[in-house]
Amino acid sequence: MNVRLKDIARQAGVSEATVSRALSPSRSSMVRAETLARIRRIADALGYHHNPHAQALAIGRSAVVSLVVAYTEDYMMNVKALRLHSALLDAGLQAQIIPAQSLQDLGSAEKIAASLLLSAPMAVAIRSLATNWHLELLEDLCGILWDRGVYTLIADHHQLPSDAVPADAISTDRVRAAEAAVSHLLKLGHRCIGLLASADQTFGRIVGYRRALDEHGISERYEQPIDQYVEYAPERPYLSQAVQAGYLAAQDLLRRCPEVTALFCGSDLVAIGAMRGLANVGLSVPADVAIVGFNDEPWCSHLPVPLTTIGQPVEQLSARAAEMLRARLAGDDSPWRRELVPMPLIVRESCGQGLVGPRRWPVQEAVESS
Amino acid sequence: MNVRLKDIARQAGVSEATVSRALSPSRSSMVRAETLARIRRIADALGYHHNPHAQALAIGRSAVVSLVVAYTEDYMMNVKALRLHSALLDAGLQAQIIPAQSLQDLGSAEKIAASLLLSAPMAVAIRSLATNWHLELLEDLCGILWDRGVYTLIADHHQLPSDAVPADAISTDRVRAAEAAVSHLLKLGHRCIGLLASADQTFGRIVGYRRALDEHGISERYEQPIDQYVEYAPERPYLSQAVQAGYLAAQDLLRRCPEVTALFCGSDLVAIGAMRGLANVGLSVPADVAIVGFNDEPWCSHLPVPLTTIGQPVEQLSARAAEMLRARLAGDDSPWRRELVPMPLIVRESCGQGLVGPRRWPVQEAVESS
DNA sequence: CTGAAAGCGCTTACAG
DNA sequence: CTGAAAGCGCTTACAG
Repeated sequence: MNVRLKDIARQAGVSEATVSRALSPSRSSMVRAETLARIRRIADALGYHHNPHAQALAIGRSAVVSLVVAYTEDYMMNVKALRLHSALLDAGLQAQIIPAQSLQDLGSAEKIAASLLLSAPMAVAIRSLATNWHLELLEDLCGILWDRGVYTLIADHHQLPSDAVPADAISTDRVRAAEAAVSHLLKLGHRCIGLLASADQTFGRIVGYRRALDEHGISERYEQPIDQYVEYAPERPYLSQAVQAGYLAAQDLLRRCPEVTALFCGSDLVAIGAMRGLANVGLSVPADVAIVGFNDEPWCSHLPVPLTTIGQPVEQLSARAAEMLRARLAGDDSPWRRELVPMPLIVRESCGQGLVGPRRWPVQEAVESS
Repeated sequence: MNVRLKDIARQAGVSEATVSRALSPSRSSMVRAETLARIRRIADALGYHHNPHAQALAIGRSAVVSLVVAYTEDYMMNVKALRLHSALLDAGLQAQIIPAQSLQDLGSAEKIAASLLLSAPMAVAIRSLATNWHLELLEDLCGILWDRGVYTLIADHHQLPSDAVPADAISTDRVRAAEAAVSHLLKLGHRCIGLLASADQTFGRIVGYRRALDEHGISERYEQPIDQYVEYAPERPYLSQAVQAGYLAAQDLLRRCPEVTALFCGSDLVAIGAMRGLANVGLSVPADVAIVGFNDEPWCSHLPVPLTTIGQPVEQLSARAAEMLRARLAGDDSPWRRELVPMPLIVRESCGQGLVGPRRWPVQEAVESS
């Protein structure tokens, strides 16, 4: 059997209560220095470990933060989840990961909460759930958890929850980022700017895109939803789907609207697909068409034409999220926070030096290819 | 406060013990049907949930399986981890993920065990830890956990533990796979076969490579360790590193040994890098050089020259691992298992129809490029 | 600064 | 089939 407080108490000739105090970081100051040292020495010698269940039962909560993450096979999603986990560790919190997938099928917020509470977390951090987790479900979940005494943080969801929801929330500023991307193209002289975005990117990409056009007094829009080209079947990786979607969507759009001279793509994968698609109809980047991506995946700067894109401030978001969590657990009871982290526009070469005139080459017939 | 057994007992007019039995899947048969129904109805009405800490304290262990996974940003690693998690759920087990990274820094097996036991898992499944977790560390860990009453399963580690280690283990048969890949090339007539592998792939790739050559009575070897080109700095993704490594290694090897007509690559990423590298010195695939990859990543079949490679039997391995775990928890006390899952050779076009003669083109000077 | 005692919510022989 | 009671290992007012 494992060593218990009682065993240490007996050897040290003190009560269990004293040992409990001595071995608790926050209450060890109540114990006389000499006694403290003796107890610690004996605990070490015996190889003592707290029994987390007994501790949690007595205190009323466990010491662990559950990190609910949407683990798709998508590169960016994975990186973000890993970074947030690291940040929690850095903040001195013990964290375990619950893949959202395992909760998704449960359906109701009530059932999801029940499942989460099975591991009796001290707090729950939710990292950008799959897009089919609607905001209302998430909001309900926060309410239920809060009622059961568990604090929730929503990190990097595509929408911030309403102010009334009892949870902190932090996300990247997708709208501003999209606005900056399109503004960048407008400043380079482009007037007919295509948008290749999927439905789950609606909130950020499309709103920002429209906002930038509105600001510049441009009304015509060239939006190409790529959903029709994408199947998010779980056994197929997001990667190849997105590339293929961009490949087809870019060609469709340029064929339909040959006046388009620039593309803002919902992701870098879509962007490289679009580049291939453009090449397939005889258009080159950036001479004929300028391209902006989204995410700044690591290979973006290594492309034949390095990609101008929007960066993901993963470190900042993770660090801030962890700090909010830590503060709440330490007793911070200020009003619920709603924070947005700016996303940088990273200018490389895929937008060239600016639009210098009408496109030199007409859109060719697509070559047979995949 | 939450609903407790006591609350239900009072409303139902029975003792806590009866409620406890009624609400336990395995002991509910001890309760009279009528009483059972009444208790269940009341529990539902009150929204009762077991307190996992109290339960775990009373029973002596919790109901959750900790899944320790090496979460690198590598695609294959991520996929494998996700699949194993799903398989555990499918086997009716509640599983939480502990990123190995959070344990890695602890150093000693004793400390890692202590940290793992903090969440007092019912069992621990370890999925191919990072390569710097030496087998001995892993073996020690299993021993400590076992002594503390926790069963361990080692899934997909590159080496199986020794028979004495108190744990089950299942891995893919990397050695056989490498042997099959090289045999395939030998059968196609190749005699000078290069190997591009990194140190952490040593166990499988190199052993299998040598074994195939030995079987065919060929002694000369062309091994190119790619480690020198790869830096596994945690903030850089494995992806771009591996491609670049293959790019450089292939050129180096062909320059040094121009008689080489085939390459067996440690991963598909290395393989596509190698393809680019070969193109850079004027060699084409498969006409001049045949290539075999490893992993069968989803884009392999979409390359200009679809890649012949080794497939990862992720589903089989995950399902079998989950089944072993489930059986052990159900009381299976047969001898510790050591299982290997075969990996399929997937023949596409990167090895052509066979070697038809000496290479048509000499190796050119490398073009300036990256 | 320390101890005796009650309590956290559940399970499980034991006795009926 | 059911209940009274002890116990899992820890914490925390309360009293000294």
